[in-house]
Amino acid sequence: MQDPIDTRTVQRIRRALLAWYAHNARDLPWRRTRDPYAVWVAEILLQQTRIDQGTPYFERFLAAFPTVEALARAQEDAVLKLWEGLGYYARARNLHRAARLVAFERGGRFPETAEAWQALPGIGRYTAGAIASIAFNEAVPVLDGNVKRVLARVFDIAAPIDQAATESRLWTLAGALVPPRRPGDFNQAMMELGATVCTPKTPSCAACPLRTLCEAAARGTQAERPVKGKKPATPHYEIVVAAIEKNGRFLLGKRPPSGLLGGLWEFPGGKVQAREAHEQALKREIREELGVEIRVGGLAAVVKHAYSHFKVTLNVYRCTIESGTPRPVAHSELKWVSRAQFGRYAFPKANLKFIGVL
DNA sequence: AAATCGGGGGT
DNA sequence: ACCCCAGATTT
Repeated sequence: MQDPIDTRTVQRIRRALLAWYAHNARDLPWRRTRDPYAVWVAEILLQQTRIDQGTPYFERFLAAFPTVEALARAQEDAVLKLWEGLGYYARARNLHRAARLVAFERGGRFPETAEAWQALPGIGRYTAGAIASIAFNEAVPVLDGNVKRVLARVFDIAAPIDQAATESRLWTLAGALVPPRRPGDFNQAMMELGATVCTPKTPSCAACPLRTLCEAAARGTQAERPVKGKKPATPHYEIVVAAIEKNGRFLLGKRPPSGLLGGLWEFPGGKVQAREAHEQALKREIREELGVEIRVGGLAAVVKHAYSHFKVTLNVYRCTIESGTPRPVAHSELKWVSRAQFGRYAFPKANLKFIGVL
């Protein structure tokens, strides 16, 4: 079964952590409110995202869409434009979908329990627990990367934390620790500790409020915790991209509504196959994707970019159409756009890297 | 359980 | 070059 935690240890952890948090909590914008909508936006936007990277997006997002109704009324293109450069764009699409659900089918009433929050798209167990504990004072746990690391060290857990059985055990531990009184502060304190003290490398154990009851620190195993499984090597792809120009406009395609970079606008192109020349690859891709024949001109840019599970090199060529009228085959929509209008479209980061030289 | 889904910063 | 980040969803 689960390790029974002795209630005295639970009390000590709660007290030490809450006292530490009272003096060490960073002043973050979403901590100045308990508006469920603001907390919700922050939690979605911070999934797999560092505070420093997400904070400016939070400010811009709330300025543009101050309420769930405002977000619900927005066009998806406008939402994606605000998410541009942040990655994991399904977060933005799901947030927008969920906002419309709340505004239009729930009469603007937010869920009030973690279980009800988790029924919304894009909200899993972590996010539901975070919103419910912070904005509704429900005594439910959170388990993010920070909390996993803290628990793996405090309880010196040697099992790989990415295994389902270990994760389940960690949820149980986290649940046993959340206090009934200030669950939101406690959950944020756990994450804050992981982010600022109990860091992945060279943790600041000397400054840790849990130092005296940390089993890893006692055994000197903190550098070996948490244990994680190895990740597969990421492949690399050679990509050819067509900057097709006509009368001062470029041909852009809107990517399909789901999947990689779903809903974003891009310059068309595709993978170079084995033993295939760039020019042939580009002509073939554009024939397949747009149904037109092109003339391939000079190389405009070479850009390297890393995604979550593969890497690419983009070779961008200036092109013109030789015959045919472009039709959206691989895209949901095509559009001729002038340089001056590029700013209106949400592009993948890899496209932003070369867009300036066109 | 494994794969998919971005991008940036630290080491 | 590899790891990690206030994870969720699909296969």
